[in-house]
Amino acid sequence: MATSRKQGAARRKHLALSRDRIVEAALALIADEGLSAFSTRKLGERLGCEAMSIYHHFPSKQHLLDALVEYAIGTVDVPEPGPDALTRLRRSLYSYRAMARRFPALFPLVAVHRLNTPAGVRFIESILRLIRSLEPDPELAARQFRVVGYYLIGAGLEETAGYARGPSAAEPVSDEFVARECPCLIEAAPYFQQHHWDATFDLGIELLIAGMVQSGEQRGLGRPVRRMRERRS
Amino acid sequence: MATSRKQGAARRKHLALSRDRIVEAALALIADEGLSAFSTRKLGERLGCEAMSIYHHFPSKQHLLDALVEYAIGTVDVPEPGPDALTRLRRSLYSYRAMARRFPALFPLVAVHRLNTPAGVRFIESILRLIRSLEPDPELAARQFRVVGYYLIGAGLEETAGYARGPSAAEPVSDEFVARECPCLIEAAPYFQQHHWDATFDLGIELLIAGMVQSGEQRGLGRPVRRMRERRS
DNA sequence: GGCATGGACCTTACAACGTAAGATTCGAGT
DNA sequence: ACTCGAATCTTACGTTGTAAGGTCCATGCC
Repeated sequence: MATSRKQGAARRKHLALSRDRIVEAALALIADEGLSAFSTRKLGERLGCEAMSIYHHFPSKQHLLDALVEYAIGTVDVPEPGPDALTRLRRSLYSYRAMARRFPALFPLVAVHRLNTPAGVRFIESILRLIRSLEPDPELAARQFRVVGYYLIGAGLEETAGYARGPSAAEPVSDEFVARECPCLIEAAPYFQQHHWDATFDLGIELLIAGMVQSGEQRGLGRPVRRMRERRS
Repeated sequence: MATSRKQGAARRKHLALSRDRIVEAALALIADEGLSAFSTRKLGERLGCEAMSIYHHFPSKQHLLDALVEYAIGTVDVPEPGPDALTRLRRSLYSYRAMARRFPALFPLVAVHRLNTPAGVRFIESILRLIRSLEPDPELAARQFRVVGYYLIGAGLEETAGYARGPSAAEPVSDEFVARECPCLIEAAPYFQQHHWDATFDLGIELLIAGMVQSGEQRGLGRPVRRMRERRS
């Protein structure tokens, strides 16, 4: 019976283990202590079980990490195809970035992970479909997709693990050296602060999207443009 | 005397240890077996010494990894300021990518590493100077720099550790599912192959550079341009 | 009822890791 | 001859992923 089973499990420690509960705890552990501090033993501690018990639900740590990446990717909004593809595309790219910021400690793993999982291919396919509806040439569309992907991955990484967060050099250059030799860096540094990240990300997105729209127009597929209000094809 | 010292060291094993020799061997080990297989013991084996001997030259593994990153960054060409900043900029960006491809197994580390080291700030300063010479507004120039950086990091990561190289999902989706549900992915897949990477990287660089040039022209700082004639807002 | 079954969890053990602490070796300076 | 200090080695500890096997207990069958 369900209740007695649950009681039995509860008597042991807290709740019964399950893939969902493990994933949840793993995400929390990584968020709290970082990817490098993530270990099966610490996870077991958090779950009130022994490390090896996790292996009953996931055949290896790698499988568990895969599940975490899959979960994170699954939180990215997948746009339906439809009118105003440009707006949908923009929203999707922002949604991906929002995922990176939702899982900052996990994102470095997401960034280098092949997305050949259900949520992964769903996401890829939907973005490709949007780009393809804006760019009829399959080759160019594929390239544009990858270029946008490069940008998303780089932006996500820099915002989550890069500047001011990644491993600093053990012996960094002195501030005086920078002040003396790097006027451009000094001048630019204020704009590298976190409250400028939104505007910076937006600039890149708009550069890329403008370029994509334009390459269509060049082939006479669009009309003179005031803002972005139209779709094509 | 130098010779007798060298002899003494040579008698012990091969050559004397030194920071340079350790860095060289570490790069080779990482190139051969990957970042995850890199350990002080394996490195010692390669150097003909015990693992702990390395710690006399580098206070920790992290310091050694920093030195590797610094070395890699140091192989990126640093452009002089001068005329034809656009060409110089383009060349520098390609030089960064070439570094990523020269150290594919190391690059994931480079990507998330703060560049507050001598070679790092030198590289940053030189790129900033080029962009700044093209874009007089310091805020916009700083943003453009970061956007270009995002792209470089993402492109480098995808080409070295991403698609077809990073950790594949332990339980990938089936080919039939992709074939059935992902027509756009099927259509685009051929262009994701390695021999398309050059053209893809180039597309992204040109999109970004075109956008940067354009924003200057908008303020009447450039001349009419053959491509990229349109602007918005 | 008793009893076998199998899922869920635990215990133990091992090899590999980074590195702290201390011992050792050996050329160089006095 | 003696000391000294840099370079290297030895040993040891705590942590990691996980293989192998044991234990507990709800369930299904007799």
